[in-house]
This record gives sequence, structure tokens and C-alpha cells, in this order.
Amino acid sequence: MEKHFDPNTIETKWYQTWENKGYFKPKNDDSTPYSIMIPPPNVTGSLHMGHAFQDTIMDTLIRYHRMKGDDTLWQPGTDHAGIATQMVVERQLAAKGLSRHDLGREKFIEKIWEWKEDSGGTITQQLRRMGASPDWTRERFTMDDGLSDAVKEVFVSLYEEDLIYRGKRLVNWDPVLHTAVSDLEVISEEEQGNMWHMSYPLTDGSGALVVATTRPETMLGDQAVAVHPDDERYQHLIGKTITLPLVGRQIPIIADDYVDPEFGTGCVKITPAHDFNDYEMGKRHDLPMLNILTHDACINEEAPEKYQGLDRYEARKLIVADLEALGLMVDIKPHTLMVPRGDRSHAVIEPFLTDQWYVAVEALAKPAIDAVKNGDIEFVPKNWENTYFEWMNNIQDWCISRQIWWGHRIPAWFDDNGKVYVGRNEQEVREKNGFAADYNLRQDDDVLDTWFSSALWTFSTLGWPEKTPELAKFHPTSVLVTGFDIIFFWVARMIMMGLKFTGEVPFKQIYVHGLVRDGEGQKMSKSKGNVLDPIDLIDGIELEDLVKKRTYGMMQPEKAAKIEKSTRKQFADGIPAFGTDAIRFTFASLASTGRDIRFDLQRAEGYRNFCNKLWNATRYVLMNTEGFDTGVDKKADIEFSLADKWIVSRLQNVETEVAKQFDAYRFDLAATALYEFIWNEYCDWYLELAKPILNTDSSDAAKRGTRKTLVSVLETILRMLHPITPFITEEAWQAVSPLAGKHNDTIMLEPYPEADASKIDLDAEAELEWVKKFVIGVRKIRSEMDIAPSKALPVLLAGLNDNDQAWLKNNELYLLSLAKLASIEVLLDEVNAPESAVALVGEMKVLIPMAGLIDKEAEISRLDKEIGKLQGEIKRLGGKLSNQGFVAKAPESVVAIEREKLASYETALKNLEAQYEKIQQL
RNA sequence: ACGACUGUAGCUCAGUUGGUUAGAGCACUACCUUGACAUGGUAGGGGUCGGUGGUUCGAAUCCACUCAGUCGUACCA
Repeated sequence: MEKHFDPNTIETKWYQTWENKGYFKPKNDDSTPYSIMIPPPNVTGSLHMGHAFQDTIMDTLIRYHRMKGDDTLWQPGTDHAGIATQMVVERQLAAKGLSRHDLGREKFIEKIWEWKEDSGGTITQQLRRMGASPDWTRERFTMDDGLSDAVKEVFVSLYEEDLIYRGKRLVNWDPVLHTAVSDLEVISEEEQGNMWHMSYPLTDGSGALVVATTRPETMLGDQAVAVHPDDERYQHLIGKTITLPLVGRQIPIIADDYVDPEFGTGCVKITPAHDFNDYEMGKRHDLPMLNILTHDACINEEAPEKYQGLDRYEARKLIVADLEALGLMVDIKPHTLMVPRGDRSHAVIEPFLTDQWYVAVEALAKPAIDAVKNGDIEFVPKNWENTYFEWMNNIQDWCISRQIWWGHRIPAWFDDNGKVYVGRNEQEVREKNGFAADYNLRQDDDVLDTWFSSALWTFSTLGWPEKTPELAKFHPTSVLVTGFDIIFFWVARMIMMGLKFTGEVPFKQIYVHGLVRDGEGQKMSKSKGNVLDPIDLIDGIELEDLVKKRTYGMMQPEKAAKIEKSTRKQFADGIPAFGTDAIRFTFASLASTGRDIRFDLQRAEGYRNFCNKLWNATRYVLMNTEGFDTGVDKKADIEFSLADKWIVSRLQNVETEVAKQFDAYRFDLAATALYEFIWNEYCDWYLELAKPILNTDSSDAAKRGTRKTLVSVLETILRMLHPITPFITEEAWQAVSPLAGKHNDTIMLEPYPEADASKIDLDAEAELEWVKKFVIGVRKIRSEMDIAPSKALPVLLAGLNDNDQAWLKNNELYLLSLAKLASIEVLLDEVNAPESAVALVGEMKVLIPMAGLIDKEAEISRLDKEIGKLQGEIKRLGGKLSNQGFVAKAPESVVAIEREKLASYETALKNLEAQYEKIQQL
């Protein structure tokens, strides 16, 4: 084996072996089913840190349950990402000077499929690099035939139940992408604008009202001015009309208590076709819905000719100028307002009156709320339930139609009279309605929101609406692993659809994890230039390549220089190759309950070192066991040392802890428990304790016992760690497991370690604790007294009780080796002891003679420090125990522990003080 | 405005139902190239747990208020 762990040489080899041998597939036996559906990444996407993190968690869960013997299915796939994918291919066409309209719908869709065949697999290849073990043979895509059938089935049956309807409503219109988007796809952020105060003259010439607006161009569509019914200033005007400037239309002054009399002038202009609040008011007062915009957000022919064809912002300028010229612009004040923008196009979204398809969600929401309330679905951590309930209780009908070409085309047909017929296909519509073959039918041009098909993901991927065996076995799925940012988009909708169409919840638990951010807590984004590519962390990347990658193809090239500078500063030497296992371990250790996960490269480095530690421990074990008798043959004499019993006992402890934390989705705590056991107990102590037995003339039985323990504990460690770090554990296990008498093909399918209470040995733990204390005591003196580590020391012991005597006899070999001692001598007569530095192990004194080694002043100041510490503690405990309230009210066991502590500190203090006196008298 | 979450060592974070001297990793200091590992070893320094008040024998932990930050939702034209 190499001296350093080199992940690169083993990862591809093992991944290919696993995949080719079919280890990722379900066993299809009658063991407990365990299934996870991958949140389908966007087919246009590439793996980012969020995916890498999430997939590490899912893979860890799947590998853990697979090893526990469950019949596991991890279902992979991607979604078709309607708008995003269409934009990618349109951009490619644009480079050739073409638009999708030049190709026509059919040709364009063909192009998209071609693109998908060529480039759609990026993310699934990257997932493989992460070591993910989904059943690739079951990979699905939301546009697959089967999934498309499911989409049609759901659409038709919801329509037949009147849960899908078509209607003319105000929607969020993206004037760049020319499509409606759902309210979730609109991001409103504060931007600087103005508040324009405009004077509207009364038709009868008796005066004017002043209205304020942030969007003066909408005045072209005004249908009323509203005041509060109780507002005394305006009561006499209600029912009169004003004449709309520039337009000349007479519009009424109406009363509505939506108007806040305190705000502004207390008069509001009402534009029902261009504002959501005004739309509601327009419906209440039966106002005309006059649309004054085109699909591009230009002024249409409903407005005065002068403004027709102008872009909305051009029109704004002109209208403001015209009103100023008329003296009707009373005031213009700077104003901060929330501007709605499309999350894909970043264009300002326009409330726009169009025909769209909607899902009536209220009836679907109720059972979905109940499923969480009654515990059929459980959020982990639980507090995300609040977010879910808040959204579900205020849920709005879902606009599902999109005016784009890529996606599931709505299964609805219009006849020449504009009447709509819904069916699974044209044939069905004709048959159901008795239309002759030559009766003219035209399919709706719109496609469905991508999330509509994603909402069916848990069951459509298993073959629904067919009654497949997979559906029966793996649905409901065991857990959904997802980020909190898509609880509304996806999780809630899956619950609604799952309950409606399968009659059962889509998953029993929802593990909601945080979002990966950079070291400063900033969201990673291309435009900020702080993106890390998980593959670069695995393989490493040179500084120049990283700079190139971060500044290439930017939307805002002006930021490139700044990004280059900060990248050069932060990664002066590029990024080293950490390997997949280290990155996975880092993700696991960051998976605590918080919302933000700051990815710290130094932590990845620490866990790379951990992998190297494990590698070298394996190397040591192999060097000492390969070609030797490791006790596989049960007939040979075998003898287990204290260290053997101790490490096996501690192993049971970590096995219990890790299982508990995996089951609670606390991957951070599981990772910590493993890290601490492997490094601080197995490597730091057990391997060191094994050395004196293997390197001296101990009996064959003792050596056999040590070798067997070395191997069996390591083999168990590897299995325990495998779900988090699959590659290094497989590589090491291949070499180690035969020495433990195992001859199987892969660690992946080995049983997950379980604690055996009968192997817990508290006596051995206590005795080894004594050994550790002894060793640490000597090391402390050595270090603080500046004695060379290479110098073997003689020690003298005094004040031994029966335990000390027995344990000393058992463990002399360990003490000599680990504390690097020349000799150990028990003093019968302490009075005649030479001047020494002292360490206390309980009440036993470990004396290191000072002659020639230790300086008097140094020892005095060392003792002084120790005494000071003890005095502080004694004072604190004394105070606590003399508090009547504490003694009377605290549980007896707590009081007893405190008393014991006080007593032992007092003894120690007495001993150290005596020592202090003695040294000082020299 | 409402709601949620966060605030613990220089940095990134743990801290279970209130009960050891509040922990880990990284960083830092000193010593050590010893034979698994310098991607290492040994020892060490560093925190009045955002603040104030309360409940309690006892509070990082429970309660109230407060400050700071993050995110969501709703927003008045």
C-alpha cells in the first residue's frame, strides 16, 4: 500500500465494479422495503454543491439501509425543466441567427431532444463521481412516455372532477419569455422608483382629485378612482365621474373600504386589468377589464394612438411628460417599491389578463394538511411543519399552463367554436363526443408547468397508473430528502397529488436540510463568482483553471475582474484534490439542523487527513497481520489482552451511537462519533497498545488475540464508515476482510455492524482508563519539564491500593512502552523517596526523580498551577455543598457525585501540597 | 408588519429531557522526523455561551423583554 491515501486511483475502479455487478438494484426479496426518490435535478444542470450535499445524504441513507438488509430502491432521474431547457436551446439557435419560430414547433422540439441526448447526461455522470448508488437501470425523465401518460391521466381526471378549470384571470406574465408563470416563480425585491402624484379633473369641472401611483403608464387602463366610504373629504364625490387625462374616458368615483384614507391622498386609481388588488376591486364593482398591453408589454391599440406600440417604460416617460405639460403632474417623489421579476428571465413581471388553466387546490390541500397533522408524514426537523401549514392554509389556485413549447402539451382540444374538450388523446375526444373524422379539432398550444409532472414523481416513476409490483412495494417511499426552498414548489404539491391519486402519502418522512453557502455564508452563485464545483474539490483544480471557470460566460462581464482578484487571493494555490470520500465526510459532518451550511475548505482538508489516517491505520494492521495467524482458526489458543477487551467494548458504544444518529438524521453527530472513535481511540490508543504485544516476546496466544482484534475491529470500522465514505472503505476492506475470515465480493452488501451488549466490559474500560491516566501523567511532566521524548524515565510509585497493585502487575508492559519508562519501582517506604516530580493517578503517586532532569523552580511552578486549579474547584464544590437548598432539593445521586469529587480533590490537594513543601525545602 | 430561524473559542460548528472543570475540527504556542501516518505525534494557551431580567438548590439549556443577523410571507395605490 502507498504511504498516502490516493483517492484518484481507486474511485473509478470501484464505482464501475459496483454498477456493473448490479449492486445498486433492489434485491427483490421479502425484506423490509426502503425507498428514496431523488429530487429530480434539472436536465440542463450540472452538479452543484447543493446536489452533492443532498446526494451524499441520500446515498448514506441508502447504503446504510442496504447494509442493514432492507430491500432498497434509490430511484434516479431528471426533470425536463420547461423554460430553462427551452432557453438553453434557443440560445444555441440564436448563435446561428435563428429563433425557434424559424424552425417551427415540431423541429424545435426535435432539437431539444437531440440536445438532451448529447448533453443531458452531465449531471448523472457527476452523480456517479460522488459515489451515489441509485438503481441506474430505473433512471427516469419527466418527459418519458410512461411519465407523460401519468401526467395525462392526472390532468384528465382532475378536469373531470372540476379540479382543473380554464379561465380568464390576471396572471403573472413574463413579457420576455411570453408565458404565464406561477406566483412562486416571481421574486419581488425592493427597487428604487418614484411615486407620481397626478391630478384627475372632475368631469363637471368642480375640481380635481389627486391620485398617486408607482406606474403612471397604467393610467391608460384606469376604470375608476376609489375612496374610502367613510372618508369625509370625498363622500360628496362618490358617484360623480372624473375625465381621465390624455384618454378622455369618463370613469366613476367609487367607494371601497380597501382604500386606506390615511395613506397618500386617500384616492386610488383603479386599473383592473393590470393590478391584482384593482382586479379584485374591479370584480366587486363590476368595472370593465381593459387590457392596454401587448404580450411584449407594449401599449396596445386600446390606448390613444399616440402611445400605441411604445414599450411600457417609453410610454411612461411620454405620459409623465404629457401630464407635466398639462400641469396635471402634482408631485414626483422618490419611492422604494417591491418590483416583481421572473426567476428565470429577470424581466419585470406584468399582471396580465389571459386565458389559463388552473388547478383548484383547496380540496386537495385539506387532506394534505391532515396527513402532516396526524403524523402520517413527519417533517425532520419538526419546525418545518409551520412553514408548510402556513403556505397550505393560504394556498391559491395553481396556474399550470405555460406558453412555451417544451413540456407536456395540455391534453385539450378546441373545436371551431372555441369549445374545449379534454381527453387522453384526440382519438378519445372524438369518440367520447361523437365527432366525425373530419370534424375540426385543434390541440391547445400550451404546455404544463414542469412542477405538475414533478408532483407525480414518487408514483409516476414506479409505473403508475399501471399497478406495477414496484409501486406496490416501494410506495409510499421511506423519506424525502430535500431543501426547504422547494417545500412549496414541490413537497406540498407531491403530497396533494400523491394522496389524491394513490390514496397514500408519497413519503413517510421529509428530511429538510440546509442550503450550502460559501465560507462567508453567501449563497453560491455564478454572478457572485463564489461557486465551488464539487468535482473540483474531488479532483483538485489549478488556480488558472479556476479563474477561467469562474469568469467564463458571465451575464455581467464587468464583474469578472473583481471575481478574478478575489479568487486569486482566496485560492492562491488552487484547490487540492480531496477525493470523494473526504468531501462526502465533510458534507455529513456539516449536516446539522441549521438552515445554512457554510462550506469550509479547511474542514474538507481535515477530513482528507482523516481518510489518510484510516488508510495508514489499515496499512499498519496489514503489515502486522498479513502472513500471520489472525486467529481465524478457532481451535488455536487465543488470549485477549486488556486493550483487546477495552477496544471491543468501546466499539459497541460507537456502534450504538452511530445507529442512533443515522436513525435521527443527525449525520453530523454520526460522523463525529466515527471520527472520534477511529482517531482518538483506535489509532491513538489501541494501535499503540498493540505494539508492545506484537513487538515483544509475548505468547503466541496473546499475539494471536491482538492480531485478531486489530483485524476484526478495523473490519467493523470499515463497514460502519462505508455509508459515508464508500471508496476508501471498499478498497481497505478487500484487503482486511479475508484476514477476518470473510470472503465476499463487496463491503456494500455486508451487514451493518450492530452493538452486542455482552461485549461491553466496564471493568476493562476502568482498568484501561487507569493506564491512560498513568501514561498521560508521565507525559505531562515530561512535556512541562522539557524532558526529551526520547529519554526513558525511571518512575517510583507510592500510595498504591489493591486495585493499583493488581493493575500495575497486569499492565507493566503497556506503561513501559507508552510512557517510555526505563523502570517502574514500588516504594515501600515513601519517606525515603528521592526528590521527584509527581503525577497523581487517583490516590497513587507517580514519582519521577528530579536528579539531573528536573529543575526545582520549574517543578514548584508546575505544582503551584495544579494546586491553584484544585483550590478553585474545591472552593466551588464546597460552596455548592454547603448550600442547604442544593443538599436538600437536588437528587441524591447528584449530591453524592459532588461529594465524591470534593473528597478526591481534597486528597489530591493534600498530596500536592505535601509535595510542594518537600520540594521547597531542598 | 407578521412569522420562523440563528447568535457558544480567532474561524466553522456540536452541546440530547436544566446537574462533571462548556466540547470538537481548523488556526495558534512549545517540543518531537520514533519503525502506520509530518495529510503525523505529545503537551499546552484560548470562551463571564449576544444583552438584561426572571423561574430554580442549580441555566448555554426553561420564560419574558431586548439587540444583531438571515430567511419567508404580506404589503398602501
